[in-house]
Amino acid sequence: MRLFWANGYEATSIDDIVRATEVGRSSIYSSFGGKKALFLACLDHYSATIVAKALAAVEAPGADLSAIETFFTTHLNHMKKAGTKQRGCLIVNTATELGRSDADIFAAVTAYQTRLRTAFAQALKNEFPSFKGEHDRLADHLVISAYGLFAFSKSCHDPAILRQYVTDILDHVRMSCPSR
Amino acid sequence: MRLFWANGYEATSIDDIVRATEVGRSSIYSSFGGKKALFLACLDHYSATIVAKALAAVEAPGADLSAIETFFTTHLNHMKKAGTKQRGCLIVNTATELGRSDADIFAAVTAYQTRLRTAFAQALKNEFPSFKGEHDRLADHLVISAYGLFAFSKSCHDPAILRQYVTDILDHVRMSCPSR
DNA sequence: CTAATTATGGAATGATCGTTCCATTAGCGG
DNA sequence: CCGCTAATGGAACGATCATTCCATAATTAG
Repeated sequence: MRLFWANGYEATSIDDIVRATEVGRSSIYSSFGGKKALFLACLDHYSATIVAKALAAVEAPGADLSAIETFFTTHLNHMKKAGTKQRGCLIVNTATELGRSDADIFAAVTAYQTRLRTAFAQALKNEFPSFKGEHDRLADHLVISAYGLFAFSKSCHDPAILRQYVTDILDHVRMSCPSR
Repeated sequence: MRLFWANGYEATSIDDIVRATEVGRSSIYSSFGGKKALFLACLDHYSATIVAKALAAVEAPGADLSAIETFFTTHLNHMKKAGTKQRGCLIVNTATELGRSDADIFAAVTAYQTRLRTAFAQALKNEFPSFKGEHDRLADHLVISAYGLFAFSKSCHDPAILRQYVTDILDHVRMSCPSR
């Protein structure tokens, strides 16, 4: 998964994976069937581990705006730890690299988008119960902002700029709330 | 250029280009030297044509916030015309696909980032002369937002969501201005 | 018109791609 | 200990990758 995450789908070969994992080609093909199936399994595993951890607070019952902040700052911390070798987000990388060129992969990307938007929208409903009808719009805004943060961080890992951007996003959400 | 734009660097082969352009392999190699050099030439050409056109209003003397709005809506119109075959932005695609893996390509991506930020910052200075010291911060915000819009549009081309996002961004900029 | 130079089409090259195949090994119930 | 099934390492496959080479065509100079 790390190889796909760091280098993308096309640039990662089965040989690379064999060399990196100490597991034979035969085992990979008998277990997964092929490169695309292996990649889809990596997307699933990424969603079940990395995304699940980053979204844990947002998907918890009663999550509020601070949970959304945690989602963004979680990735800021990952980026700070990664230094100059930024991987961004596997699914955002996949979305930009492959787009709609493969139906199965596109479905996985769409599922991620939906998961993000749904979680954000629920947290916004908890935080701003009276802000009727605008939760979905703001959730979409947050999803696209997350895409921007992940895409941008692959070519610029200045922590100050990224942190400022997260602060701005959250300010924007609070400003969009009618209670202030 | 269109092939790199639509399919990315790794997924585009010289044979693809030969087939699509009706020009021989020999001519490509004698004119450019190799795939990477050709790709760098495409990035330059993209910057000189597509980016120049999209940024024309922003880079014009006396550009204001409406010029920035034109930049975003220009790409919204391109996306609407492209239908289901979204290419996004060649340079944002390159940034997410290749990151820092190649120094020359990374330099071209960085140059694009700087061009965007500089143009945005100047337009913000024209629009909000009294908004001292915050132009650069807001310009960075706009750059990352543009990345988000381009990256997201490769997997979702719902015009309503994208247009709403652009509206939100511009509202956020106006809200960040101290004069209101 | 001819000779020298340049541009180009297309075959050939070695490397690497994803995938398959098979001989061998390991695990295990009897 | 034996026979069977499942797992695996590694060679081999055709396809395709970027690149090079060369013979020919086009262009230009004298």
